[in-house]
Amino acid sequence: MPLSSYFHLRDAFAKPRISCSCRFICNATPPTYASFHSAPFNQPPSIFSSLLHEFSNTFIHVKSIHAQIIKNWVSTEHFLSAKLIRAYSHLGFLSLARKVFDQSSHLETTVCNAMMAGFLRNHQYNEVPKLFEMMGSCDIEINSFTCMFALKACTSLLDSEIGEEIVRTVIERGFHLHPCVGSSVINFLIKCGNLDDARWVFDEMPERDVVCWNSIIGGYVQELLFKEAIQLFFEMVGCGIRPSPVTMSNLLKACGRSGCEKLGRCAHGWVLALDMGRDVFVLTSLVDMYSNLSDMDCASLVFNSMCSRSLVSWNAMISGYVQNGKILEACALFQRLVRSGFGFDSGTLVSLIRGCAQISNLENGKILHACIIRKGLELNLVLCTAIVDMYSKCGATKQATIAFERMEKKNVITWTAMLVGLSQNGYAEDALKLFCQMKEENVAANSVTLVSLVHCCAHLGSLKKGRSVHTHLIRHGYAFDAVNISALIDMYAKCGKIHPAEKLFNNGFHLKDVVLCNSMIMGYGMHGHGHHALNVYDRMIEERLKPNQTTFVSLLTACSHSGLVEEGKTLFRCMERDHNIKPRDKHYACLVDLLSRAGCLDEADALVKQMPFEPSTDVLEALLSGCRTHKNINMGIQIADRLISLDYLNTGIYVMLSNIYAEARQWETVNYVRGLMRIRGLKKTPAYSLIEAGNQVHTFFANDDSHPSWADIHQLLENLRLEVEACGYVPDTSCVLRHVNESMKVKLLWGHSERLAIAFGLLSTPYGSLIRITKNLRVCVDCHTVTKYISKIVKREIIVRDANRFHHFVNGECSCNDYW
DNA sequence: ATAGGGTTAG
Repeated sequence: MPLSSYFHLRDAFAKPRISCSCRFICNATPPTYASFHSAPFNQPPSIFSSLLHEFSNTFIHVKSIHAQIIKNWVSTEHFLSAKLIRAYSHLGFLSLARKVFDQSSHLETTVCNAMMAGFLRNHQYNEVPKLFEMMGSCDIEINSFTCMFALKACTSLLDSEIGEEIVRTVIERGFHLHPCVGSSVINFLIKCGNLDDARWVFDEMPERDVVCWNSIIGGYVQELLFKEAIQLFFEMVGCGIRPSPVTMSNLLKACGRSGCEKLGRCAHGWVLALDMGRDVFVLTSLVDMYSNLSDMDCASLVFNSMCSRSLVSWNAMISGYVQNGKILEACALFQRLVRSGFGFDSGTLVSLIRGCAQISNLENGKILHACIIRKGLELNLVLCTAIVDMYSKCGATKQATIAFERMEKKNVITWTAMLVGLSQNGYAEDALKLFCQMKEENVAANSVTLVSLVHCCAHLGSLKKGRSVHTHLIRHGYAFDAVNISALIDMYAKCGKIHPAEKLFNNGFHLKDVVLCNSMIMGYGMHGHGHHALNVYDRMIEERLKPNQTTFVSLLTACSHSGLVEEGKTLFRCMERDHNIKPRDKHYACLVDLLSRAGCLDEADALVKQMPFEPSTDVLEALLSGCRTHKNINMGIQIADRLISLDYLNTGIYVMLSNIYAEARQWETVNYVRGLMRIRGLKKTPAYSLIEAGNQVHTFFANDDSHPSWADIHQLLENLRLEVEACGYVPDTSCVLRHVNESMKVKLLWGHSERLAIAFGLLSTPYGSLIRITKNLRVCVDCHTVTKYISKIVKREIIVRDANRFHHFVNGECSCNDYW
């Protein structure tokens, strides 16, 4: 014990403070340090109480007072036990506090409360409910303090069962009317996601101080109900309550997240007026707010003017840069942080990982992953979820899966990250399987999970699963916002159901959301309803809804699928003139596609030549595809050459080029191109078709004999072939681009994946029902013709969605009369 | 005698 402490102690005895607790000492003979040590027996317990009050901040003092208490045989006094417990646990000596508690001969409310508070202070949350139950079974009275402490533990433990029981007791006995207990109840309810009841408690309270307001405002912020949070803030100020730094920090968060720029800047002024200009918490919230408002100049201004910063301040600034796509600035700041010797934590790493994900920098992402393993941070949920997300965004699905499987603990966000990763990397079926696994492990989905599932269903064309997700959304009361509705519109449209998509759109139009409109335009476009797509655009203009560049991509695609050449050209002209949107590469690609599909190859070629920037592979591919369709071999070869020089490893180009040569029957050149592909390690994307039957999605590749019902499928196709031939069908072998004899060509045609899927559909779905096929590439002319015949013979409606559009076959006719 | 609210990251 340092000497100075003795002096401190002696001074305290010499000049006792005039406080209630010291009055005993003042009235008694003035004690000295010596007298303290040789204190006589039979001191009144109140003296120890006062001593503990005065010297509870030094362990050695507490210990010697404790010794004196034992010597004086007064340890049975329960309020002394409580004081000792409190002193020991404040000093972090929980085991000593526990010892006092265990040795208390008479357990009573005060002692138990002190022990509970001790557990809380030392983060031993799971001890608290045990103690609470013990109090119940020993018939020890429970008061408002007991409830408050126990509730706080339940909030940390997310133990809703015991917590709710306590809340009931609190309300029965009216404890919640006290501001401290009330705000604890509010916090607990908010943590359980029960904002409505929290608000009820808040409204019940007769006396609400700033902390109560902070609790309820914080709840609204946490539930992302920013407008309501802001409104409550004004109500609070209206009640004459002065905002605390916590209030301002909540308000700033609400402004930043909801994009209320004006109010946010006002709030900055209030922070200064309220003299909080040096509060690290508040300033960090300001940095965060400006980052969320994408005003990085103001964010860095605040950050650089801070006279002291916490690690969270640094992290907020780094994450702000990442969020706003300024990865270089984020890295520079990280270096500054490391150089300043401040160190960094998992929060810093998360932002950096997110930065890598954003720019698909797998190399640095791996380094960060290694760093996490080396630092033993593998149990950090947020961090590992970010890693899974990073690998997915970099296209490294396998590594993402490994990282995901290695995680011991996972939550909804982890599962969702993996799900989104699979779905966006084209593993929609695996994503749906993962979702089943997630349900088995009783992890409840959130709306992000469900939206990503909707995308999977859309990708697979799985109407059944898509519908079940839709009903799930309705049944569990998820908010139908523009994001949800857009995803559902897209799903229904891709599953060939334009009417439900329309209904969703009409019900959601009041949201005035561009993305929502874009999905509908895209949906109409896919279905060949070009005029309907244009109508949506007209409605947008009427409602003064500003179209964005995606709107025009969707519109031009729609025109292209419906052959609306003039309309497409007009739209292209007006996008810059009327809406100040400069045509980007995508738009050129759409217009070139539109023109070249319509056979205006020269016009398309001229457009490519007068583009203000170098055409991308997308633009040239559109032109190339037109050359193939309209059999312009010379232009096709030229474009293909140019494409290969631009994108050496694009499989599609080689396939298209070899198809052009094949149609010109230049088999040697076909073989040459195929050889090139082989040398360059490129493989043709295998064609496959999907069909949903029962609760399963069945996949068929061309000439696929791996399906269990293969023999039946084969037999049915043979019968169908005889029937369609009897109806006058003649095979068009021009789309078999291999140099084999005619009968082999016919055989190959009957092995096309869509035919296998259709046959399986006929075998496995009830008579008269609709058959829905999804194909990854485009349907060939011959399959198109055959499907028309089949739809007539079997009297079944058949919808085939291919890479480009829908083909709706009814009674020998197709919605798109013209194949292309 | 004992009391409640806050900043970053998936």
